Amino acid sequence: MTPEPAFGEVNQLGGVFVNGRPLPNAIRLRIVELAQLGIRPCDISRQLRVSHGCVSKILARYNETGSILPGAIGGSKPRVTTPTVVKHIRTYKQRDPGIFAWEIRDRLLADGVCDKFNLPSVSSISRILRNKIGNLSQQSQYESSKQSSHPPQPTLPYNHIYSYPTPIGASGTKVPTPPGMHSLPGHMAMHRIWPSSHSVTDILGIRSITEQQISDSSSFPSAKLEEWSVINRTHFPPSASSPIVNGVQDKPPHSIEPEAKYTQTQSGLPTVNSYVTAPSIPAYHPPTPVSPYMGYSATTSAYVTGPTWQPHSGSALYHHSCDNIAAPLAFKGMTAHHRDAIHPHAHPITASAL
DNA sequence: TTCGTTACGGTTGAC
DNA sequence: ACGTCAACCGTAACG
Repeated sequence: MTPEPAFGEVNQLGGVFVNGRPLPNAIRLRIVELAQLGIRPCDISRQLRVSHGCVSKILARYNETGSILPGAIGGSKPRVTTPTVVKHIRTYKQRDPGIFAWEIRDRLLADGVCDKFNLPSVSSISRILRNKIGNLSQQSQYESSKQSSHPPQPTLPYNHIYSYPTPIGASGTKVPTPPGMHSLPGHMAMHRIWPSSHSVTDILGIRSITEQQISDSSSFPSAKLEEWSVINRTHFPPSASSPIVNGVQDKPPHSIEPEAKYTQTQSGLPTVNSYVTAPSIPAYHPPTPVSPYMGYSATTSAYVTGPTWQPHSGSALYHHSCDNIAAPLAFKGMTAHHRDAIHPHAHPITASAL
């Protein structure tokens, strides 16, 4: 039972990381912030003790997608049981409750819903009937209750990643933000959207506006890093008129290229290319015999990582650092332009949290 | 020196 | 319940 890596590993720069897991959003955000301020990636790398490759990657992604969030880890694309297929199967079943799986299979083919390459096997269809459709009478009940929970989201997103237990109650109500916590900028929204995702709300990034949680850095190396992020739709009301996250949101990087260039890309990080030296950057503290618990020294970042991981270090300092991490406070000192660039759609409430 | 790229070892979660 | 697979991760090293 101590599945979680107690501390993570220490990289060459003395920074702590957990192999295979994303950096905390706080650090990701900080990387973008510093870049926005014109600090060179190499300096950011040293200051935050994150490998330059990682800094490069995060900045590149930010430039490309407008999101600082990591991609969705795990899961797999639906191979044959796409939403469309499921929908058709459901229809067939509704029309003829006694229909056999093999008959459904034939119909899928006959109706052109599937071709011979993506035609689900009989067993797959059976599984769909069992798991996704089940008792049709219960289905409708399920549907209605589900819709009441997530009105704007008719379907559960495929691979609803990063949706570990969140403060969003089943009713969609937002759990009160813990004291001292701020919402995360909209661009931190994350969710997996396969190219095949058909949900408009997914596309708009409405679903997963996330928010830095207290647990964010405190539980860094915990088994569930994603828990850092929680949805906070209150601050980003789903609305077609409020393009939450640049209208981009986390498409898998690969799917991005050929697509429209997101406007955010243009304004997103214009200053990154105009590097300046960063005299204001606090001297780099050598990794020294730092235990994996080095912390990003307070000066610029005020981040305390690692060891702060000690469960519930719960000190005032800790929480304070969380504040800085999570959010708008991080924009302190930034010009409106900077702020907009990093968080183009900051909601007034978020801003007022300052 | 800086930074883009990639192999690597790792985690995750749908199937 | 478990294994497979394919997605992602950050680091380290190369150029």
